[in-house]
Amino acid sequence: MASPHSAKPQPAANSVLAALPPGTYRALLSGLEPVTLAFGEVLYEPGEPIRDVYFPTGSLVSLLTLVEGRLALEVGLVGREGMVGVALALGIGVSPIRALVQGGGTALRMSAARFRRELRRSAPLQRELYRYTHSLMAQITQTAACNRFHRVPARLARWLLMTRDRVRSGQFYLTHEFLSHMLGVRRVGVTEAASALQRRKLIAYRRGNITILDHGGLETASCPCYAIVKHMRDGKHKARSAAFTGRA
Amino acid sequence: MASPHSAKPQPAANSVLAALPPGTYRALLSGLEPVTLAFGEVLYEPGEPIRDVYFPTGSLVSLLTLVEGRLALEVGLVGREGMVGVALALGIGVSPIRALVQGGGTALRMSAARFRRELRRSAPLQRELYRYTHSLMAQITQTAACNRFHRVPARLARWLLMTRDRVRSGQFYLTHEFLSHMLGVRRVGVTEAASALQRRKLIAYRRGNITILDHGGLETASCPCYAIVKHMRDGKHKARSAAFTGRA
DNA sequence: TTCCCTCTGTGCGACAGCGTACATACCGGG
DNA sequence: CCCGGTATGTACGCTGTCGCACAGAGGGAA
Repeated sequence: MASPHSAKPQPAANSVLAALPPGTYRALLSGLEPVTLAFGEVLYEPGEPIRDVYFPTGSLVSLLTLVEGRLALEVGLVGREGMVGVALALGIGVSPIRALVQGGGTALRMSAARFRRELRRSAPLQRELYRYTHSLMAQITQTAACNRFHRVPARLARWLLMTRDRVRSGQFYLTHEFLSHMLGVRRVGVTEAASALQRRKLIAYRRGNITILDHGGLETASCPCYAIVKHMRDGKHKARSAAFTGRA
Repeated sequence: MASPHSAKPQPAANSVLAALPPGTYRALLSGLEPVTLAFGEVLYEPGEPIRDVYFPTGSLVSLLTLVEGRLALEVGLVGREGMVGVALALGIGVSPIRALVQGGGTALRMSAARFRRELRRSAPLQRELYRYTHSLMAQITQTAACNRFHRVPARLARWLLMTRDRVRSGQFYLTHEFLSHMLGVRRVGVTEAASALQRRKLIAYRRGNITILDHGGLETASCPCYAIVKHMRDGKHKARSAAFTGRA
């Protein structure tokens, strides 16, 4: 379970919060509790009420959809650039997905009740969250196509790069078994793809500890989805200012 | 292009609009222009600005994501239960997807500028749209998993049922070629799956005219995703009232 | 009626990923 | 130092889908 953590939150440790006007951010602070999320922890289960929302600062959370009970597939990945619990921002109190802590670390937590209150009050908070919701939708959409059209090795490469971007480190702990649930393939499929990447000196791993050796090479090996999603984030700032020529 | 249409809109022809309080709905009316969408018409192209939003009344619109320029994959299907252009409701002025008219017919159109103004003004409109946005996200998520895990015949059956629900008719025009773009498979793949369904007397088709003969049988042949998404819509009303115990 | 174009059906080799089973390598604890 | 559990590697036959190519079959226009 999430255990309290004593570190003072950096003002800009989470991008959504960092994008808020100072006043808005200060108003939120008293409702934000720094916590440490443990690897493997499940924040939401499909169909269960959302009790808290999380703004990852140094952690990484996978959004998984479950099929026929047992099969899992990742549709989204949330790090310091986003929030876990966007459903609540859309007025839905029940999670449609499983949220699984894929990289343990720090996050800021706010209760659902407090979050709803703050959201009602703050137009800038709404704006940021809706913007992030859109980017998450785009990510899910891209992932849907990716899962349909691209081969396992390319998808694995993409996934490692996405993880790297979010934890800001080229090293993390992930077993093939775990990865197989993310990509929706057999564990053996991951082993084969990962071996290939290792043979090409793009990554190295040993009992779950994966290191990215050649970022550029990995990017070449990955499907274009990686670049597309990354680009979308950049391009979105322009799109946003165009959309908000009038004040919101 | 969308041509003007003279029919007076029925007050409840679109579910999103129908769910609005009467006052809110009346305020919107002057901005809603009845139009007829033609089969094959493209409402949005990825990366292009959203000029108008659409509330289908008697039409059906596919949301497609494009991969590597040519490959297409449907991620969402919008009929009278939704709106085309939710990105705008999230403050994003540029469409991330292609919106293609898959079933010609009536819709209500509103300019992007007017829509933004109305949205800013009306909390009930916001609430309804965010609710729909969430349901669309859930649909996309489910589709992502479906495309990963389920076989073509089951996905075809699901797709036909979803179309049926939205046009409220067991007959529509769709060639195998068209369907192949929706499902992200070869045209031949659709032919094979459709032949099988026809042999089992679940559907009948002839040069693009598809008729659903045995709805129940088709539901059995389809993957569980159909029932899940349909159920979600029903279940969501409960979720919503739970989420809004305090006023929004 | 004839022609052409679109829509549908069939055949075939290739291959990615599946399910399963089993073998090896590493690591921490007793 | 050995033991057991976890992580990774390898093998093999099967099936769904792919890409391609070509063969009917219906229907509208001249």
